[in-house]
Amino acid sequence: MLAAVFQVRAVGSPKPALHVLLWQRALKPEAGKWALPGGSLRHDEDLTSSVRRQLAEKVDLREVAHLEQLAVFSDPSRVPGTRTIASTFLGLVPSPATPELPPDTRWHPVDNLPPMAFDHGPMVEHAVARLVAKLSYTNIGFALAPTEFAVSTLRDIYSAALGHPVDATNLQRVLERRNVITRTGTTARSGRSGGRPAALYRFTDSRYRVTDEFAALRPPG
Amino acid sequence: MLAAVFQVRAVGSPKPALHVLLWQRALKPEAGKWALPGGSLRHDEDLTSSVRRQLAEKVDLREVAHLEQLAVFSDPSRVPGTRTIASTFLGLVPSPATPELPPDTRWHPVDNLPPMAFDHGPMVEHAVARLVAKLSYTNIGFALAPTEFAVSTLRDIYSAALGHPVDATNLQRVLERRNVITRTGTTARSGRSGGRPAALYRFTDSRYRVTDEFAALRPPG
DNA sequence: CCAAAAGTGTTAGCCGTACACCCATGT
DNA sequence: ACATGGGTGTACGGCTAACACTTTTGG
Repeated sequence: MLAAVFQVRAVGSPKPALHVLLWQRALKPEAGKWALPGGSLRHDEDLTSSVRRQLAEKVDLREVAHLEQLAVFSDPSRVPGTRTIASTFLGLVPSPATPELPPDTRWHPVDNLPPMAFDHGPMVEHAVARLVAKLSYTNIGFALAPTEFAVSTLRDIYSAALGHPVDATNLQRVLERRNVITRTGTTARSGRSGGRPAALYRFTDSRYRVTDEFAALRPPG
Repeated sequence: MLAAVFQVRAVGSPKPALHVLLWQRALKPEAGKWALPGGSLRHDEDLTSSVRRQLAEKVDLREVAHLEQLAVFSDPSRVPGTRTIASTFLGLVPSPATPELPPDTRWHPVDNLPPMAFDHGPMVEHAVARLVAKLSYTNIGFALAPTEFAVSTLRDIYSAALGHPVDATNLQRVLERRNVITRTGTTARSGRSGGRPAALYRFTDSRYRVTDEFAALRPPG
């Protein structure tokens, strides 16, 4: 049971970036290396409940806005000692939140990961790939964004998560047409350096939803 | 460890349809109901090897052209008795193959499933959904089609798997532009009732490949 | 008045569907 | 010849990226 929990951090700073939550191992094997948070499954819980419970020790549970299954890693020699199977999860934390962290735990930018324990490096890559894909055809962005936001803020978040520049103009139109985001009617205040005040939006649903099911080969009609 | 193995059967008959491989339980609990093939993991194998081994008892291994992980089902009460976690897989068998089956095992059309044991019904639905999605943006069709085929044959296969009519003209163009299929240069013989002989194609790769990664929000350039 | 930030309008290209039309073969 | 199935060409609409232009604020 391992979770790759992501957050876009430093929104507003010159370069907001996608970060993943890691803790540093104190004991052998792989002492000093960084690992994904997780733990063992109990007899009376399913996988998702178990991950939620494990994560409660690292971040405030209410901050984890989305959690979904990824792949199972089952190579018999993936960790030394007793045979262990790891079921991995993708977790997302909205941007402005700053949960308290235990001393051995830190956010790390995904494009500059520290030495990783066992097979946790590939696990993070796999999770990022899934996140990038789902940003395109689902409303999963709600779990990375504040409840209310300007389009330019959302652009920063998408841009950091996707790893490439995003045009705010087009992002707004795409997400509005798909009914993923909705205007609240209110506007934000201008910054110190002036500029037109931004209209505020929120995600229409705060539940996971597939928005653009058919990329190709869609049914006739 | 459970596998949902699919094949498009009765190609050439009026209505080719997507079928899934099931076996009928002889013992309690759920005696008489139909279940997905599978078994338990050994200490020295990973999940994929284990599924391959289990399937070897049901179908000729060489016939399974594609195998991939799906979700894990972990509800503590999903089966009575000892707590069991099921990791599910998607398997595909090419169309013309007719593997020998044990007496308790049969192909069932997915749109008319028999009474299913435990939570195996939702598992099949989940697997079908994944198959449908991947037919659009990957070359996964290679695992359902013969090595050489006419476009109209491929249309029948896609149509059965997707569950809706597919235009042969457009299927050809889409898959050719993405370089998923290639002309062999040879042609099939005409049927008894005449008609122009069909050009034969094959899949360019017989390994799984993502062909249309970005449905939307693609990087600039 | 000017700079900065947000929002709008317009264009252009790609992609996939729909459909009409042409081609090759058997009876 | 004609029916049958295969293949090509074209038009249309939807979608998104790119970018110039207008609007609204603070200094």
